[in-house]
Amino acid sequence: MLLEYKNVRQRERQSFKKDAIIFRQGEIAKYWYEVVSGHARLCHYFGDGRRQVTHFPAAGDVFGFEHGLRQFSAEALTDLVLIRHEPLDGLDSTHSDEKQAQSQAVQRALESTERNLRLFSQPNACRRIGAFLLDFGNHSGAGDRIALPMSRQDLADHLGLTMHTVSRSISQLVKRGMLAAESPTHLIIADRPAFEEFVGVDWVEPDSHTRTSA
Amino acid sequence: MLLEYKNVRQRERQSFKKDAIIFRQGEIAKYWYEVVSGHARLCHYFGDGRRQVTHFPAAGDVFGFEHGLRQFSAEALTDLVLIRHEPLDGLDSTHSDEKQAQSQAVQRALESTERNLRLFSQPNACRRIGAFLLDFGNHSGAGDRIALPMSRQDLADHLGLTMHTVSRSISQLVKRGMLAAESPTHLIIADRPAFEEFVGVDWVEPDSHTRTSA
DNA sequence: CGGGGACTTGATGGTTGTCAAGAAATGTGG
DNA sequence: CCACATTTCTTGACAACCATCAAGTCCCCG
Repeated sequence: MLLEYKNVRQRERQSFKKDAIIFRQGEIAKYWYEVVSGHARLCHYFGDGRRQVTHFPAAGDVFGFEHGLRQFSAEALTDLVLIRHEPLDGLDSTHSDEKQAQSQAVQRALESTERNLRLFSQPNACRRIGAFLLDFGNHSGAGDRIALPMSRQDLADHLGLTMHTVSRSISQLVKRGMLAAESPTHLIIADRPAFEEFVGVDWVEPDSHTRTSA
Repeated sequence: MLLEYKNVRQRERQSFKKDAIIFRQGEIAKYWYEVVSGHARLCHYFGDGRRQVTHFPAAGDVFGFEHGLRQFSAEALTDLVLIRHEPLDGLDSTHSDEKQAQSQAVQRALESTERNLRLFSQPNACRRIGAFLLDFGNHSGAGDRIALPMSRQDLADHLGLTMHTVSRSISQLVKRGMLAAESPTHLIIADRPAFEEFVGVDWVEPDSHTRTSA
């Protein structure tokens, strides 16, 4: 059937090994991506060697909507499975359901980026890292256990800090009893109320429309 | 004609006086907006009184795409004219051109937010403010003259700094000869090459697809 | 067991926030 | 149009925070 053939052409499943490059900053943008499993890392590289990690997309997240040239590189933080989507830009009315899906995907990406921005209103490193960890933990949905697939340097480049400050801040959160460190890559929220109080719960109502609370 | 009637219903021009509220954080989101003239200010308010200014939309910019509750307030920074759009979410194929326009608008909003995020990779206050001023100046297209409709506090809440640091940093940029201060609200780029060098030109290729360079 | 990378921690200096005061700009009423 | 009040902006002094430099520890992997 013709429709199915077209669908196959438009959505392709792809696998990447840890540290593989999905696309590079500066390339011509051809597709957008949806994470099936694993974690990716989106980085903007500056001329002077600095790097801004803009996002750590996880299962369900989408990225790569720019027109023209890629503004950032996408890299596999862990082994990774993606669905690659062809953008649907035309005015014709074919695949209107796919277009609908794409439009909603861009919107989700926008909301996610805006949440990211809010991290930077945290007045100091501890709160900023705390806010990130809380959000990341909630997003990965493993209760009070937070598995960090990224390095301290990745965190630093995401939060506008140094590796050292990230490390020190996590240590301090542990010392203050809000977190417990199972290993460098596995943290546990030891006192959730205090932790949430510390970073300042401020959501108007977090994603009430996307969350299908059982 | 029915179609025209519907179009009238879907796009409405609205005017706001300086400091008027367009919508408030926490309200149910009904429309998205496009700036015709003037400047708006988008702020997320935190429970503890902090405020994050996420964007200063100018003519041509779009905002307010969230589903569910407003995650931020929109305020008129100056006298302001907007076009209010009704979101088109359905799967039916009516108004497919409008849907197309909306989809592209969300995408522009996303790219703009991502550019914003990159300001925070600037390692110090001077560069961060410099990068903002350069971008804001380019965007308003008045050559080397930068008119700032927002207060120092607005800038501070946008850049994650204090009013004092913003003021000091601008003074320093003036002292170093990159900027000249005509008045607190009107700056002039006195040495553009040095200024661009200072903030670090890093774009892969800034908006080549949206810019119709004469 | 030994090597290398990632992470943590200490010491120090630079940058920014805080507190405070003064200067400039804006608005108001006479 | 000027005098005055109010707000905004600027600047100084000091303390807190973070980046830098450096060393040491842990962990992974050969």
